[in-house]
Amino acid sequence: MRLSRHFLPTLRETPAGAEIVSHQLMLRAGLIRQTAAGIYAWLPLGHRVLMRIAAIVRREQDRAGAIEMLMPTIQPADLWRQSGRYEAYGPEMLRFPDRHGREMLYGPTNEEMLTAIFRDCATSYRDLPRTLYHIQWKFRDEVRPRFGVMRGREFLMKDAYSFDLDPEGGKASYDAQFTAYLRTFAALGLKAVPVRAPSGPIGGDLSHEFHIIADTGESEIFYDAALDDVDLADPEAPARLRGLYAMEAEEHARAAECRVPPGRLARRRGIEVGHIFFFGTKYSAAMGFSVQGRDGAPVTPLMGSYGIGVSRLVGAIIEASHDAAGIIWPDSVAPYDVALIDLRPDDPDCAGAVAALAGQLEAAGVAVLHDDRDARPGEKFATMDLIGLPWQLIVGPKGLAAGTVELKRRATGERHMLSPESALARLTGGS
RNA sequence: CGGGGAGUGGCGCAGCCUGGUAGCGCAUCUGCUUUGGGAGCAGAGGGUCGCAGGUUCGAAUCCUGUCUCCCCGACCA
Repeated sequence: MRLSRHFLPTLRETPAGAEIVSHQLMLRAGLIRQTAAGIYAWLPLGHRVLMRIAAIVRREQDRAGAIEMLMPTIQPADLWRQSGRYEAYGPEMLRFPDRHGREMLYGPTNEEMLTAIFRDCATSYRDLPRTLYHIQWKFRDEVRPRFGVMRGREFLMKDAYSFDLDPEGGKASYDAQFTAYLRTFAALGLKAVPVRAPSGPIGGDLSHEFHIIADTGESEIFYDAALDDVDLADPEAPARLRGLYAMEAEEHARAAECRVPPGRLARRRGIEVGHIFFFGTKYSAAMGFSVQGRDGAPVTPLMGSYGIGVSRLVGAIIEASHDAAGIIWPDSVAPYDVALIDLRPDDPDCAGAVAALAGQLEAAGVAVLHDDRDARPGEKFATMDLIGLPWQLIVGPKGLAAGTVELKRRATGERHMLSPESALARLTGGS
């Protein structure tokens, strides 16, 4: 993609009103544009990141056996009357009538809708267990939206719902999501700490929040510092993590005993990027959902729900990965893999060499953002550092005369002068 | 929802107190020079000063109302 034909409105100055670094950088790097309090348009670069994150979330959900679907954003109020939440939910729910005067709402979550859909289709124990999910926009009319996409009113969320016949099955579904979450956040280049959260009437070890450690996080968490040493890639990680003390602040205050050895209790700020819980028959019972069991008797399915804040993750990743010059995208979510910087597009030799490199990279499946603008080198470097693509491939007349191009790693600043062939080989995974 | 702040070219701001027909930096356009870390010179375009009333010969400026946005707190996947 040529930058001269792209839509990438970057800002040199920090916009007024953006307080935290992720919000500032998202605006400056041309990822988002605000349209109302807590509501954002995703510009091309931001949209690419959002879609890559969603793809990783989807991959791990599929791997965990969850089945993707897509439910609407708009729901009828009657659905929520069945569970009793229409009155209980409060002003966070955006309600409005349609032209016929029917009461509608913009969904803040989908327990009711999916329970109703699944209830009307599942009739036998053979239809269970199932975990279904979708990735869809939600709306919660927050009293005070802030921090850009970190606490927006409209946000993209992956929400999964499990249906099981018995507590053991429910626990297994919960554990599958727990593991999927660890894999998801690791694939995103993040260290996410699972902490026990208030789990409501069911109690037990059945609600966890997943937090990215960051000083700007809105939550406070307490955990055994030994947790920092757990290798998330280890298959044993879920079991190890759940054996260690880790609590969301409210739960920590309530804990009867804190069995963390002295000096090992870490107290940190966290950004909540995921929340899972098991709530048994809360919705299935309220909404009259049962299936026929093996013995012919009705069984009320046990449910859990599992959320990941996809749009919030964009901000969380930036909070966790940036420097003074701008964003540093993890390879897995970067909007493009390589910034191809043509220092002298007006020089035919230079432009020719760059066009050839762009073609070869794209042919190899590498996403390239080719800066062919008629601008000075300093501006190009600054732009690319700001938007944070993992690699910068810098081509200028001086290097070309010596048969070299420069390859720079954004995260470390490490630079190598290479022949174009070896630069290509590095970027396309060759030797 | 309590408390505070702000709406003036695309962005960041000044002007308001003490009314007199709108300015600065960046960005944009044209030309020339420049070209490995956000260039220089010369010229140019772009704003019903959030909106609605009012006071006045005259309102960005004073008064009233209203809308929106931001910050702190409470609340919250």
